[in-house]
Amino acid sequence: MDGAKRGAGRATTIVDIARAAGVSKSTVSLVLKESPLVKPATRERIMRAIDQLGYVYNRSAASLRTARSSFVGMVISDLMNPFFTELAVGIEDGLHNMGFVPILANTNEDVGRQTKVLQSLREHGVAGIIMSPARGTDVWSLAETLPRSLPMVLTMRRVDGSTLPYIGPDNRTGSREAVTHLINLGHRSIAFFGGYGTMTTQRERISGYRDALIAAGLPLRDELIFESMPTRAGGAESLAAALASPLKPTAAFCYNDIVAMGATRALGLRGIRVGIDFAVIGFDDIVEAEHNAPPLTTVNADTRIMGTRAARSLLGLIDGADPESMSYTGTTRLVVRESCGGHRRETFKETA
Amino acid sequence: MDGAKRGAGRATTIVDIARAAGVSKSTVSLVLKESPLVKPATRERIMRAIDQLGYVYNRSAASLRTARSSFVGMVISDLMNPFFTELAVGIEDGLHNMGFVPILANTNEDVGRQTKVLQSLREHGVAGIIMSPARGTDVWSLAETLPRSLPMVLTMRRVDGSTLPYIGPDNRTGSREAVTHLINLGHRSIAFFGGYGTMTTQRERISGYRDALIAAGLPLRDELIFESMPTRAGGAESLAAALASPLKPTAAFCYNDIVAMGATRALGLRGIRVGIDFAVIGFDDIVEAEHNAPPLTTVNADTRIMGTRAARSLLGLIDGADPESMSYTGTTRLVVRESCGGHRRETFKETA
DNA sequence: CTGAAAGCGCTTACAG
DNA sequence: CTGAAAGCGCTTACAG
Repeated sequence: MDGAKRGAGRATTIVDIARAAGVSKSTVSLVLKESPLVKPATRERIMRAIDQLGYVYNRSAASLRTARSSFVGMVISDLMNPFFTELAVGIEDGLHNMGFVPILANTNEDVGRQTKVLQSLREHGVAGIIMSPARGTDVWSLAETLPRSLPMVLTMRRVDGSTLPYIGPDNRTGSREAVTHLINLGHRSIAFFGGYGTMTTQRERISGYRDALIAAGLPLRDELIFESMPTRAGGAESLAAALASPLKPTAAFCYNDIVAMGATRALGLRGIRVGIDFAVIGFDDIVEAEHNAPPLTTVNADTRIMGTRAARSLLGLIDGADPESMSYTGTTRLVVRESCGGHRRETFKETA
Repeated sequence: MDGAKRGAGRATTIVDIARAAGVSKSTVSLVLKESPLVKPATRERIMRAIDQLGYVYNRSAASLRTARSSFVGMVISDLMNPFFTELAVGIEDGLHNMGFVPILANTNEDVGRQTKVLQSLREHGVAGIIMSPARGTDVWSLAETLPRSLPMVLTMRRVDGSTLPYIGPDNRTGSREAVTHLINLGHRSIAFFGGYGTMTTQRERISGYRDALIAAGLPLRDELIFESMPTRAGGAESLAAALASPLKPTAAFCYNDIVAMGATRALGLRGIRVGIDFAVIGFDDIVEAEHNAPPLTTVNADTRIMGTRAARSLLGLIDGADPESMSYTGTTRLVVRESCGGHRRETFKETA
């Protein structure tokens, strides 16, 4: 059902080249790992044989022997979401540079599939796993499918109660700054669009939203929070609900960019001018944000970099570093474009 | 530099569970592959031991022995492009369903990196490779890095002179239909935007463009072809050049959707109404196309399905099917939205 | 500086 | 129906 012969007829191995070079396979192995122990002359002879016979190193055999794997599982919750694509590109790049190769799994937000995938990854002997957990992942199921000994880091989404290292942006601060910007622009009734309270990320972003309101002495009203799927359709839905609301919000801070894009488009369809009649801000700064109509004001989270940071943390874990020290919270930056109305210069901030 | 111990202290193996169940490891191996040879009672005993000891199958060891791998290389030329993301999702899904796992490599259109990646994939013993070749890939470099015996299929982009199976959409027919639609709408000076003649895909799409013009008795003018990078920026650039052209095109058929989106936005920035003053059509029908402002008329190529077809073809190759029969040309469908002006019903077509 | 030997965790004939 | 033996392609002490 699965598989193919390595080469056509018997791939050439270390002993073939040993024979050709007139040495033992131990010596060949030594030159493969560039050991200084072997005399230059023999080294040359062996290298030549390798070229001539077209030898290709069998990393799996080596892994079996050393119990060291160069595979890393990269489990992405929704690869179709441009945000996660950017994350995946960052991870792939980081892993590649460190000599690891990623086995990709797209769980599509399905916890069942995630469980299967995690098991498969173990069977394939990955050295570790980087995962953006599917919605609904809980500590118990994680603990059940994974031994404590398998290095793993979580990205972009936390799992309540988990002590695994987490790599993600400073959601709370980023959100606070975005909402503060809206307040400074004169908005008093500001809605929050998208996501559900079951997502840790949404809760963090709402905390930031509240921080800003409180700091400005504005009331906190749960009726201004319009939950929906974190998609374009969700954004359109939240927008419709908000327009029907008695609180008459004049601006919305969105769970993420695609929600904001959905809202922005729904606004346009109703002839409401984005950035003039209604302000919207997103989160993530995916590449499309800048090409939205109108260009989206959003919180840049340096997603790609975050991906390579996640790769680095996993490597740290694999090398035995203390898990506590492998978490990383990325700095965030408000990128002001047109969807919020006020054309100000970018604001920078540093994280604690 | 790379790697970690499999488990913490000596992972449990087939012999551990053999000992626990009081049988030989051969018997354990038999139950693992669900052989009917072993008596239900012993089977039960063994299963229980597996559960209790928390045994996890070591697929790599099995691969070494059987010379059968469940890894497949998935080499993507530009994962940041939503089009290729959709393709990757389709491939991942197809592979997953067939019991294979994809090793992801994003070459970022870099032929040098592609060569390295291909070599690494060989060392990791993949059963085959699915690749969307980086721009500039030629048969020679391919032949040099890969033995004929390694199953491989090309997707979305051909490599001149290569006889490897190719899975992609019917570019020529899809393009012809799109341009015919423009002609039916009354356009007489129709430009082609984006891509370069060095890309086989662009050449195929231009052939379709020409087919339509010829069929309508319209002149073929090279000055109406505005090449540029296949990106949003490229689209904007082609648009600028077109507007400055003495041929005054009133419509453009674009190399792909992101080129069309770039053109569309550049048009908007100049106050030229898309779909009214100037018509544009894209190619691919990425998910964003429908959310563009205005929604993009484009050629749907069923990218995801194409990805799973590619997976299926590779599997065929691995199972020894005739390469000639493993190519697949996907059917194409014009999706009329607003960017082209004429709001007609969708047109369907079947491929030869 | 190089070789002989054992072993990583499986599978696969081959006996019984 | 089950066990003993050999072997997949490497690496790693251990001698010499």
